[in-house]
Amino acid sequence: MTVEWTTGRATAAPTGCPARDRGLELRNLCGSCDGRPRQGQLRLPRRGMLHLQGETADTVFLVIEGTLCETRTTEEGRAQGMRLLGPGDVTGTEALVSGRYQCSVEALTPARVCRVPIAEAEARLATTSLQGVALCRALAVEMMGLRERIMVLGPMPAQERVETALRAMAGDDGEWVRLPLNRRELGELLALTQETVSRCVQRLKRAGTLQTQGRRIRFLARA
Amino acid sequence: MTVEWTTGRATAAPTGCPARDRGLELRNLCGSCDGRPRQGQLRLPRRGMLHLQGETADTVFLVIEGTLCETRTTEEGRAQGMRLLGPGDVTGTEALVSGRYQCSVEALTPARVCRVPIAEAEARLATTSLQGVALCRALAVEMMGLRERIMVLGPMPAQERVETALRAMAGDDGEWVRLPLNRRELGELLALTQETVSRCVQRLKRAGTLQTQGRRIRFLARA
DNA sequence: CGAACCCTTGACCCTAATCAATGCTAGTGG
DNA sequence: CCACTAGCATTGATTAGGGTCAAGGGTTCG
Repeated sequence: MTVEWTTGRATAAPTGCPARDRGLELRNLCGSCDGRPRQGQLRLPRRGMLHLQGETADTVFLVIEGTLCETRTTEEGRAQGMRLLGPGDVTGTEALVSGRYQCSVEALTPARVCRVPIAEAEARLATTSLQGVALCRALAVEMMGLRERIMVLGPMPAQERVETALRAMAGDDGEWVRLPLNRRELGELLALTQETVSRCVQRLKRAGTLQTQGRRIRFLARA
Repeated sequence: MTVEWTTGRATAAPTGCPARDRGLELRNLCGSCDGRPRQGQLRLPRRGMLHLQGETADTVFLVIEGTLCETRTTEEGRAQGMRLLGPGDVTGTEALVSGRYQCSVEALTPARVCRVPIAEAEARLATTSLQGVALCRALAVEMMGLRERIMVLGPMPAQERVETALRAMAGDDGEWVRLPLNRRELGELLALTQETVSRCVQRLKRAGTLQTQGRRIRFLARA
């Protein structure tokens, strides 16, 4: 039952912009945008907030560069990570249907994001039917990602959650990669405490599947 | 932090078709469809499967009537419910980006569903830009629903999960409603065992917030 | 009337949360 | 350069929430 899903990404000719590579050109400027920072693009430092849960939702965002995390906080103040966002991902689509953002989005690494005011996006969708198709595709991909998260949070035990998450963030076997989040944040994403995350990581190390070096990790090819 | 989200539903003039009420007319026939069963519509009996996880994804579905459940099964055979579908909901959107369905969809009550072959949907999206906007809106709503599910599966303890789920399915306080699923299925949706679900329900009864009568339940207005 | 189911309840166990202490870096200012 | 601090990671002891296993009681339907 192991099935490879296609992601719908990188179907068009490469343009240097990961959103355009997915066919998304939600702004009139897109056609002439060469990927360098310019009007409408936003640079976020590490820890910078793209938007906050509950704020007026008037902008859709396209991630150009960096890693961000969608999180949502319960009334009791407990944070739950929704998913990680990377180049080409879309967020803030609540703006299409709701007046408020449902989650907060924080940059885990320095990031570059394209801001698309909702009015501009809707105008473009209304005139350029291909953009509608492209955005639907992108949203369908995001939904698949959310379903994956549900499969992690529902039936998966802690050890497996941690291994899955680390593998998703790591590079090829043997390659060192710096994690963009600490144990607590990893815990928020996986609905575990930082202590449990730490213990699971140690267990992977002891089992010889993983090496760590501060926030850098690498998986070892199984012998 | 209690915020009311609008659902994006029922924005257009009522037509008798919940999908069209959301602005979705993905087939050429839609304009003349009066909601009665006809070409393209599918009737499912209780327990009927709309599609299976892993099958070739070539159709998008619009729920017209009834309640269905998206579920996904792990390699070890454990089922995890994704979400409940009701009139106006869209499912099978993996067809837009992937060759295979990511989940199975089962009818919990007798249901009526509109089948939209992906080729037809794409042709329509490509020619009718307003349909792109409508489908994007619908997908954004579905994403919000999935995020809600993550908030249930992540930080919420069993008791609260069960109460939340039951309240979502129940009618107004004092009104009897027949649940479309049994304890085991409720457990699959909430990532709990049927025993735990049962215990939580009993606890609600003992607390006086709920009455049950076979599969019928009602919440009592708090005094 | 019997046979599937479904639901409930109890006893026990195990995973992960909680509470608490200790080390480890990395940055800051003297 | 060296304390000093603050955040982060690890580890241990204990607890509790929910899973598992098992039995019994209710419905519903042929």
